[in-house]
Amino acid sequence: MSMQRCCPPAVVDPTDRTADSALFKALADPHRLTMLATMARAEDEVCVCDFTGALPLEQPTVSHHLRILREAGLVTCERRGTWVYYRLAAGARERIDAALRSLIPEKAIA
Amino acid sequence: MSMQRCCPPAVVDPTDRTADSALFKALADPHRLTMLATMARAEDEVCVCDFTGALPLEQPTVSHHLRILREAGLVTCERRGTWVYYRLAAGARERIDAALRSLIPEKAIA
DNA sequence: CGCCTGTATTGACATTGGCCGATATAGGTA
DNA sequence: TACCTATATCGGCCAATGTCAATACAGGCG
Repeated sequence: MSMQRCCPPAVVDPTDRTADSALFKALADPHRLTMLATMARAEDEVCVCDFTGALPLEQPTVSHHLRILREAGLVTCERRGTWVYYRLAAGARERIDAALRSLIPEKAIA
Repeated sequence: MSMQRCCPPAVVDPTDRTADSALFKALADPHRLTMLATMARAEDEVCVCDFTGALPLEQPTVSHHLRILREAGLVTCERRGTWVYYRLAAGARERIDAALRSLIPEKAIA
């Protein structure tokens, strides 16, 4: 006899997930997560100098990670005098949350 | 006069975020997101052959991505005969959600 | 203006990661 | 046993990423 078919053929989700994967990619580094967690907990904005002081990274590397977070739209920055201050972008959390819900929808109560 | 200090020195969050960044790293690829989304929407498990059939990837590459999801603890697999079936791991969504909440806690109503 | 400090950018390097072809393994059929 | 199919692993290639030293840029101070 022929072998049984493997399965009721499942439909592979056709949604393009490129944008969401880019968002998660920005979160895929421990130092960037530390920066985000710091901003999320700060009363207000966080000065770049705080990161360069506290992280085991050279200043250009800190700047590099901040740029990635900026380009992902997760943080915004403002220069005041010599210093640059970063803060969580409005709706950053919601944006990640939306990507997650779109990926794995919450089920109706099981 | 000396320049004003940049800021009330912010406290950089000391939590180790390595584990969470590894979780997000597993999500940082569009094909892996497609696989997860498919499993999340499938009635039941999904056969590997469905992915190799529908994705623009060779079979070894599909296997590679599934391994990454497996090692991240996001999916589990079971072999039945010739075929291997993957499904979302129990609590996968909750684990991602917990990482997100730990990263950016929901604020009390602003 | 020149000097100093904080941040961003550039360029190089090592590591990681996605991808494939070739091969190995698992399990069914004969 | 031998053979066939589905999946996993191996090895190599190339692109992307994290890191740093060197340099550029911006702004305050004298």
